[in-house]
Amino acid sequence: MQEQANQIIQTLKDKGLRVTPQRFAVYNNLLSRSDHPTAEQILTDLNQAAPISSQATVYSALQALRGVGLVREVLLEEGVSRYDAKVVPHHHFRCQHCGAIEDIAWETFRSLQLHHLRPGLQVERYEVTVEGRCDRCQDTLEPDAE
Amino acid sequence: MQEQANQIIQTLKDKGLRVTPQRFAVYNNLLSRSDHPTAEQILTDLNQAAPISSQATVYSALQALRGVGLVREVLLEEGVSRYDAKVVPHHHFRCQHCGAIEDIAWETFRSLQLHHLRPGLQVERYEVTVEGRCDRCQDTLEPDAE
DNA sequence: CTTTGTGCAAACGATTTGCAGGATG
DNA sequence: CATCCTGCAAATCGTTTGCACAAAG
Repeated sequence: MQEQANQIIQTLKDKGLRVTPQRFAVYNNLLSRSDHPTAEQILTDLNQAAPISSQATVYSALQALRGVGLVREVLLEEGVSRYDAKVVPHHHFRCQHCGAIEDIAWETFRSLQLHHLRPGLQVERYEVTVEGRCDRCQDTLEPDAE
Repeated sequence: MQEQANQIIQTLKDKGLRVTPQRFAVYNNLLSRSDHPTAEQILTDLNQAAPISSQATVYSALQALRGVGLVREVLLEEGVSRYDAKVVPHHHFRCQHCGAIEDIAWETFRSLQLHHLRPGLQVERYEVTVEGRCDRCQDTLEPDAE
């Protein structure tokens, strides 16, 4: 509600971003979903009821948000970038059959033996990507989408 | 040498692929390097001395090789697909500064607690992506490329 | 008011596709 | 000699850019 809206506006201001209806809408949309949408999916969603934004603006908003660390890009399949407003470290699961993506809590893979890496590599971040089939696609006989 | 060439030809035949000079060249090129080149890099490399292949053919060869499991696609950055003829499971390190990619041996991260995943997810494969700085870029003051 | 964002359409870069001729098994 | 591949150019698709106008601080 109103409360949450103000919260978002404040966050944007704190990051030094100008608050525009489009930027607000993009960020708000990303915060409200956890399916890691593509730029196009966000655009469609925003303009569902009434035209809110153009695609160029969605892309520019995403870049701005990415620039200040409020949004992350997620690369899990060919050809498209997906976006995520959950910026705390976490892993991803991707269903090879339906393409659905879901988060895996960071604690799930505690204790990665990073010190077994060859010396010389300075680690900044890491992430595990798991692929397989989600519940919904479990008994489907059809082959994987890719 | 000749020995190795025959080996490659045999592998392609075994997988049911027709052996063409272009396909051979693409696969041979991928086998000879470990830097996970893009399609364009492969094309450039092949045609360096004399024209061997066109880009459409490189893409089609990559798809054919991917289809029979001899080559894997690696997604580590926006906008481009990279390819890898090392099909045994392994992880990747990517330097955020120079973009270099190198393999991390599978055994490096033994014991991922996959059973801590939520029930319902059927795991097919997984992979760790590590990002940071490689030795060469260690003392560079310049900011990361991305 | 000065700066930055928006929208449109054109521009781009990576990958795909249609098709005619050529090579493979 | 039937099938599949190659090369070329045109087509696609996601994303970016240039620019005139509008909105934010």
